[in-house]
Formats: sequence, structure tokens, C-alpha cells
Amino acid sequence: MPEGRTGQGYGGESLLFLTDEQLRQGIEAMFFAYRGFTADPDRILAELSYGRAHHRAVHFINRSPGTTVNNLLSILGVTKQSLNRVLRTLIGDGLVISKVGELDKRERHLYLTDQGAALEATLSDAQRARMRAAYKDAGPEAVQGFKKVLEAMMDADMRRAYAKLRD
Amino acid sequence: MPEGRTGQGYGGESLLFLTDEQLRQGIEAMFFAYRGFTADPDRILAELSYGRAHHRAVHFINRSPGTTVNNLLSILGVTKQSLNRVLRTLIGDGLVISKVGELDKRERHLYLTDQGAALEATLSDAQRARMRAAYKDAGPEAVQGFKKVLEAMMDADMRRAYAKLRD
DNA sequence: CTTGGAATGTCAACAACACTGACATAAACT
DNA sequence: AGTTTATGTCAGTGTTGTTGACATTCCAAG
Repeated sequence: MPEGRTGQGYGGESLLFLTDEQLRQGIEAMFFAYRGFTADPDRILAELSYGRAHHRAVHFINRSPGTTVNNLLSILGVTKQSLNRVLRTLIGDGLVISKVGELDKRERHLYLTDQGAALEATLSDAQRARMRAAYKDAGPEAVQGFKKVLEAMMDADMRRAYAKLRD
Repeated sequence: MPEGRTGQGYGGESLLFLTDEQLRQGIEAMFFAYRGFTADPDRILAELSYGRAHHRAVHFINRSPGTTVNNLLSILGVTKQSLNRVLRTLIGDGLVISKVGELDKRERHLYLTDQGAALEATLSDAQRARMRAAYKDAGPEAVQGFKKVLEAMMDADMRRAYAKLRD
């Protein structure tokens, strides 16, 4: 071994960051971090007898007001029956309204009511607070790397959906 | 604003990486990436009529052979009833064995059988393959940042558990 | 205009995985 | 001897996901 360059020097020639041990650490980090990622909204949702699925629906409706059910379906990656159950309760509770499409009357366009927007804000604030603290701790360079790795970890369709949401 | 340094320069003075928009992108990246993260093992598990909970149990038993039920409980962050349901099927299927503790006979120490180790390897290989590809794409610097942000995102107890696993 | 397909919604059944609460047992600690 | 700890188990419940079947509405092609 002529040049056994150890450490995680940024040269890129060293492949030590691709060892099974390093990968396992990353896998476990994802597992533990995702728990933290969802912990705060979960606590709020539990009090309202809602779940993560409601959070996700509300998040993406807020993100893209007027989105269709089908669109939401492909982003969330669940079956229409599963999404429909969630949407029904949200509509029933007055957090979401569904408008028949003008151009294509088969489509239902989804919007948050004021009440829905209020819930979304509460959940987002909690989740962003943790995210902000983590970003601040880690610094801007780390955040760049964080996003880069996450993006590379996505399925191709999800990467497309993610890119689309960023436009 | 005297020095309005734009971009994500690594100076650290610019706080543009802490805007709500940047945070939301990170949140969505976590959501989509976690889906990719679990997709490959999920496919394998579905064929065996196992679920993610089985994967997690097998992973951490492989990681720390001889670990006790209580220990596993605190790492996984679920109730003993939930874990027990999973362990019962794994033991019944001959993937895990539970040995009464020698020093403290109340404790059960958990080990993978050869068959259990084989499943763990199959699942790990799939998950590591995606992780490796993502790491390779993103590069060692990005990976460092990735881990740094994830660690900062964990709850304090999880960070401790994570650190302990790395010793 | 009729027919086929797409988008949506609904009903029913089921499985995985989490929860709470209650109770049992054995072993260890005080 | 009494309490705590570690574990296991039973019963019930809730969220979220799945399939399968079927109805409705509408667009578009023949």
C-alpha cells in the first residue's frame, strides 16, 4: 500500500468513507434522526387524534394549493384509498376543502381552510424549530452535504418530485 | 446590510441557510430520502411477510449480539408488547434465540441464528448498496455533513444511543 | 352518439405496527 | 419478607397501509 491516506480528507481518492462500517453508521444515523424528525409533530398530532398521514397531506396541500388528489397521491406514494380516508377526515373536520376542477371536472383541487393552515403552521413551526437547531449546530457546509446525500438516496421518481417542488 | 454575502459560502456568517424555505427543503428531502432508505429492505421483507419492525430488531441484535430485551427496547423506542410480538415470531421462525442470563437470570440475551444472520445480511446488503451509491455520488465531504446534521437532529437519548453504538 | 378509459370516491376486509392497561412469573435487591 | 426489576402475555384499540370490487363522472375516440 504505497499511499495509505487515512482520515476523510476531501481529496476523494480515499474510499474509506465507503466501508461497511461507515455505511452502517449512516444507516443508524438515518434511523435515529428520522425519529427526532417526526417526534415534535407527532406529539402535537396525538393530542388532536391525527397521525403522520394527516400531517403529510396538510403539508403538501399547503405547499401546492389547488393540487389534485392524483398529484398528491404520486407525491405521497400511497394508495388512493389510504389517502382518501385521511382527506375525508380532514374535509369533515373543516381543515381542507375540495373543489371540483373547472377545466376537468373529474379532478378535485385541494385547499387548506384557515383552520387547516393554522394546524399546518403549528406542525411546521415545531418541525422547523428542530431543523433550524440542527442546521445551526452543523453549519452551512454540513447542510449542503446533508442535502446532497439525501437527494442521492431518493428513488428516481421521488428525486423528480422533490426537484419539482423546489422550482 | 454592509456585507450581504449571498450563496452558501462556508464563511458561516451568512444565515441564508436558515430561512424557512431552506428548512422546508430539508424537511421534504428527509421525507423523500427516508422512503428510498427503506424501499429496498421493505421489498425483501414483504416477500417473507415480515415488516420493518423485524428488520430493526434483527439489525440491532446483529449489531450487539447478546443484547437484552430491555436494552433493545430503549434503542428501538417502542413498547415491550410491540417488540415482544416481533421477537416471538422471529424466535418461532428460528431466526433469533433468547438465552437466559447467567449473571442475572431475569434477563434474556438475544442472538441471531445462522438463518437470522443470513436474513440480516440480505437486508443490510440491499440497504448498504443504496447508501453506498448515495455516498459515492455525494462524496466524502458531503457524507461528513450528512452525518453531522443527522446527529444534531436526534433527541438527546438517541444521540447517546447512537454514540454508544459507535464506540 | 356510443363506448372505452381515466379520475375520483366509497365500501369492505385485512395486515402491520404502534399504543394502553392489566396481570403473571421469576429473580434480584433491600 | 417485601419491593423492585425484567420479562412475557392477553385483550383491546387506533393509525396507516394494503387489495379487491364497484359506482360515478367526464373526456375523447370511434
